[in-house]
Amino acid sequence: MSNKFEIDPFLDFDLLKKLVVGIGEVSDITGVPTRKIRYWEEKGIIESEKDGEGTTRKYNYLNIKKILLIQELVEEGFTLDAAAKKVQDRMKNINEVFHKLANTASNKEDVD
DNA sequence: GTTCTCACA
DNA sequence: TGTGAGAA
Repeated sequence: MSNKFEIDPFLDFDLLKKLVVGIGEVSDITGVPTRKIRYWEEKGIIESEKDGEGTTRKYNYLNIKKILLIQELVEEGFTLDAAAKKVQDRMKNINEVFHKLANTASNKEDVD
C-alpha cells in the first residue's frame, strides 16, 4: 500500500464534502427506491442528517457510498444485517481515505 | 418534492 | 425484505 495519493484536478473533495442531497437524488443516483432507503434507515443500518428545517433527510457522499455498498452486498446475496456489518467495517477505511484525500487535495501545492 | 403509518406478499 | 397506497 502506498502512502501517497495522486490527486486528480477534476476531483473536488471540498465539493464532495459539501455535497448533500435529498432522498430523491440519492434514489436516482444509487438506483435504490426512496422507500428502500427509508426502510434501511428504519432498520438502523444507515444514518442520515436533517436539514435546517429539521425535515427531509439529507445524504452526504459518505451516506451515499454506504447505501451503494449495502446495495451491492445485498445484490450479492448478503442479508441487510450482514451487509450492514461489512459496510460498517469498510466505512472506517472509506472515511479514513476520504479525509486523507481531502486533506491532501487542500495541500497539493505544499510540495518540497 | 418530502414526511408518516398501515397493510400485504 | 421490500413495496403499495393514502394522507398531511
